[in-house]
Amino acid sequence: MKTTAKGASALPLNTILSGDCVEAMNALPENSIDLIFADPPYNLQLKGDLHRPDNSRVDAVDDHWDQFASFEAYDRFTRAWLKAARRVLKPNGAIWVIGSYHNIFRVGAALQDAGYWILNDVVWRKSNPMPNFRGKRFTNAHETMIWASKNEGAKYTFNYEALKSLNEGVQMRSDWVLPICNGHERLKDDNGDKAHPTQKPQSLLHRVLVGSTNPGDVVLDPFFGTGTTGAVAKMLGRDFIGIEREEAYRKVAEARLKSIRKFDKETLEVSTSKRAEPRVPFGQLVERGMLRPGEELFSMNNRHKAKVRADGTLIGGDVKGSIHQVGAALEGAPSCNGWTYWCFRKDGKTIPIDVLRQQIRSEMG
Amino acid sequence: MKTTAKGASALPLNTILSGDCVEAMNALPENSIDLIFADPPYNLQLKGDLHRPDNSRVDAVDDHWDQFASFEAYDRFTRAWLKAARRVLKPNGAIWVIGSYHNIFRVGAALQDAGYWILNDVVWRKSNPMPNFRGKRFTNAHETMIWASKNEGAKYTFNYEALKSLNEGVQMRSDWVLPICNGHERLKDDNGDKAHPTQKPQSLLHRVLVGSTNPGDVVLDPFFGTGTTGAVAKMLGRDFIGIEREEAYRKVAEARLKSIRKFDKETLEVSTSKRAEPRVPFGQLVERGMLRPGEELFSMNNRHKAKVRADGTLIGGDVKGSIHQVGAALEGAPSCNGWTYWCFRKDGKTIPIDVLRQQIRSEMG
DNA sequence: TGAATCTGTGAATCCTACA
DNA sequence: GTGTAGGATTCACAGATTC
Repeated sequence: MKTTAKGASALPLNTILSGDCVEAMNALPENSIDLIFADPPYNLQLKGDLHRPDNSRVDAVDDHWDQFASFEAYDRFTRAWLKAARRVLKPNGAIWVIGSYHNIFRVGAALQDAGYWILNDVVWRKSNPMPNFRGKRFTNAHETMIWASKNEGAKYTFNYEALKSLNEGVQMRSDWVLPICNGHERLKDDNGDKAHPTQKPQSLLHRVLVGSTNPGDVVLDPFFGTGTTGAVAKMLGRDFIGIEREEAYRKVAEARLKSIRKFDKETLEVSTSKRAEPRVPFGQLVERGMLRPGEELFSMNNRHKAKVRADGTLIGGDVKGSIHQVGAALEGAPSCNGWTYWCFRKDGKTIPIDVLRQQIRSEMG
Repeated sequence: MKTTAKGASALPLNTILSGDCVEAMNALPENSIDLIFADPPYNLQLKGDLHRPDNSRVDAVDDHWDQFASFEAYDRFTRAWLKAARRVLKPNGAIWVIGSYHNIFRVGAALQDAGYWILNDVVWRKSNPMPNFRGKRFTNAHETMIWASKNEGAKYTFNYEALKSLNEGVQMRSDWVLPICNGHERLKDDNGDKAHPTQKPQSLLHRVLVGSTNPGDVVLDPFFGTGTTGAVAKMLGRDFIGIEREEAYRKVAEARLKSIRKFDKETLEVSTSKRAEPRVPFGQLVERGMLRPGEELFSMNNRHKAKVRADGTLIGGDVKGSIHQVGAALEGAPSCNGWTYWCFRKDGKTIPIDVLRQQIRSEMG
């Protein structure tokens, strides 16, 4: 075990501590940690089973460690670990906490109440989230991270240029598009099932650690799970301390960490991969007022016309549907690219709607 | 002024009320509003009408006195208006609140504490945010909205198909990419300066109102500002009630609303789901002679078959029951949509029975 | 061997009309 | 109110299988 040179208060670097995270943190020396990354239980309050349209059952997060009796109980838990975390943090240290709408508002308020100073909230936009199967809500396509310093005015670490390079030379924004953790990166248990229900992708931690720590910094994760924080910290030449109650997770994490080498090149590539050209739904032209509901569109060949509706569909004759569907129906064709088929009139001129799409794309950078 | 027909408790539809939003909401009848959209201030320097904290708090940590005082004052303000808002909301009504990391965590926790049930948090991802000039943090490129029903289990409005249409046929996600309000949409005062510091884009309200209200619904905005909510509500054929303290904003909003026209009815119709279509009992297909008793049906995957009985039930193997029950039993599935599961044969072709249901529905007009 | 197709799955507060 | 049963509902990938 590598430790610091402070004798009795030496840090148990690059190890996984067992037990309750509050007790474990209270056993660490104060003002000793550079960064905390915390992925606490979300307190999902799931009722019955959920099935996909193909009748397969969703493997939900129903683990005992995510069960709390009430919001009050969750708040007590949150305030306790945030207090212990703040004690061990160096004056210029910082914390990241990730959560969903079930818990993140309570966590954010508790952070502020405990004296932390929020620097940003950062949205992880999932490129491949699980859909909403029953069509009753929006696809839950993101999670929220809060980045906060120990105090207002603290000199926290922020590697602006490194993040800018990660983002192709443009300054990093508060919304990050990254895929969820699956494929070979997803750890499996002996039965071939997922080893942990909520394993985070390494790309997420890569960006967090590159952005808010320096090599040699000590990173603490009080909800270590299968050790993504430790794995990325090791790759990037940071020291880590993990705390995890469940022995099964600790064992998986230990094995994982043994196989990790510093500066794993593959991971760097994953975290910097580009995304494809953004899809622009026709509905955005309506929402943005570029086309008004009720406005008429004309086909390229000028043989057909259709009216725009408030939900971004068209109505032409007795056909309703997307710009593609209505175009295809009117032409009697199996398919139709509505973007190049339909035009609108402005100042006597006929302009393809694709021009508007280009405009939106250029704004999106 | 258009009002409802309830005499003394008539709603002041399509008007802007002046004064404090809590008092104004308390003067409205309870259970009368379909949707609330709120863009509360997140400036923590609240005015003198908010109480100072009790002395017992002050001795905690000197440096945090202001901070704690501000958060507490903001919480009192938030809980007061959320309570008044909840009283006027119909049992199946819903609320949207927008904010940034300065206030949204406190608002979210207060919503949950007040008994609202969070349905989604939605991220407005700004396509053209202001950059971070000092390079000390991430570009603050998003704001967060919380969508909540009045109670757990309430039957809130969600126009799933309309939103899906707006998004080019793919279900709408919890992250919305929309530009900030500028250009000619941005209202200016007499000096040519922006009339309101945080005017929201109409595109944002368009999506909110298309998604979570129906034509004729009453939308309340307790922090009306320059009236974006009212403007979009009017265009979309919804009624609105605005509340705004500042006379300058009210005047700008009044002028703005006068110039707005409602879209025509045809374009306000949105795509609806199958759930909204009339139910057709399978027995009708038998009664009408579209299927004969004794005729054989085949499962979609061609692995099972069943016989139609005179009472509109099926018998397949030793299983008797509805088209759904028999399908579920044969597949060993928890449930089955018999309409899309079973096919009949005609002239050598295999045709889903759902085609017959469509036929009946179209005859029903 | 490569292309096309099929199958599985991910932090989810996921139905509702009618008797 | 509660219980029963009809029947509506999915996107992006990765990996396996088939042609």
